[in-house]
Amino acid sequence: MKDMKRNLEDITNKLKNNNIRPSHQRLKVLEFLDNNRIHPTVEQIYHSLYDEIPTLSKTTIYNTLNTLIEAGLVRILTIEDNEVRYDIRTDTHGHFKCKSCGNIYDFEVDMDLVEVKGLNGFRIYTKDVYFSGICSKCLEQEDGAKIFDKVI
Amino acid sequence: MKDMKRNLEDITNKLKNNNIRPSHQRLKVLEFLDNNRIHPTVEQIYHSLYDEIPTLSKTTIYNTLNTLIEAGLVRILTIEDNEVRYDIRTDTHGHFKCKSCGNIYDFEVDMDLVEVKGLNGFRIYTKDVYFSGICSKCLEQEDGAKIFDKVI
DNA sequence: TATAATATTGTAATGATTACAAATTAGAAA
DNA sequence: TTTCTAATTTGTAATCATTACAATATTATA
Repeated sequence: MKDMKRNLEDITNKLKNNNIRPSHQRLKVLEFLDNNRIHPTVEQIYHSLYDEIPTLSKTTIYNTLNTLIEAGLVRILTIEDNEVRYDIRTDTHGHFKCKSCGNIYDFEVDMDLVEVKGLNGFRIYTKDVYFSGICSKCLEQEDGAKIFDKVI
Repeated sequence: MKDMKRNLEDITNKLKNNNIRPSHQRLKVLEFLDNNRIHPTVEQIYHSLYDEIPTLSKTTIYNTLNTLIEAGLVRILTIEDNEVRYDIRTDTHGHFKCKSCGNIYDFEVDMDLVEVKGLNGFRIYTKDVYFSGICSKCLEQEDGAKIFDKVI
């Protein structure tokens, strides 16, 4: 209970520190992203908050996310066309998408160590890494492995 | 002149080898991708070929690209939402998008050497790397550099 | 050349995102 | 607390990219 309250306080401060008014909707969106590290789509966020906030509009989700992105509190993930996702982690890390279950996993990668040819004289601001394949959970489902060898 | 013909022949064979009928439209799309390594959008391809093929339909561009992707002759790039691009290079390489001129550059990166934490037991099929920043050409335009430091 | 299978085209449908104006809410000042 | 102003939320309409679909055209081949 105490943790819950502190969490809400943290989220409120996070917004205030970035000159974003901590409205009910914004707090709920940011709280959802913080508690559900699933790189959700707009649809998922909207659906999940709709019960709590019956007047919620999808436009508000879009507005809120764009505000959060502008402030650098959220990153947009466009790992595949036709699905845009949002990530509350803004530190450098990679994303793995499982072709089977569709889940997106975070992984650690130190891109500073990677050697790159062809960008001499370029100024690099962001580095994104995106892998795809089959996650360990899906592979563990025995006959799953046999299927996946062919499907992809 | 000889080169042009050989090129067309190569492209035709490329399609035939993949059981894709070398129709006029498909040849022109593939030829355009081969001669213009700019990771074009559907709009760019359509616009560029429209003069040559006045009856061209945008649906054909989409159909053709999807066929080529399915055959593995073309890769789709979704480095940013709101713009999908297509790449004739299918070998592993990185992409750099310049925030200033919008151009996309290829670069060489050996992802096999990169250390990754958090994907134990995962089967990895594809690895994509996407950087963004300011390209050397834009940086060379002297006062440009000063502006870019702030803008991003 | 005739035939059957495949490709192209134009239009309509879909779906995600944004524009916009009206209604609501939040925060500061009295 | 009450009032006032600015910011936010909401619903609807508009926009844009992409796909569905059916009619037409083209290709490969006998």
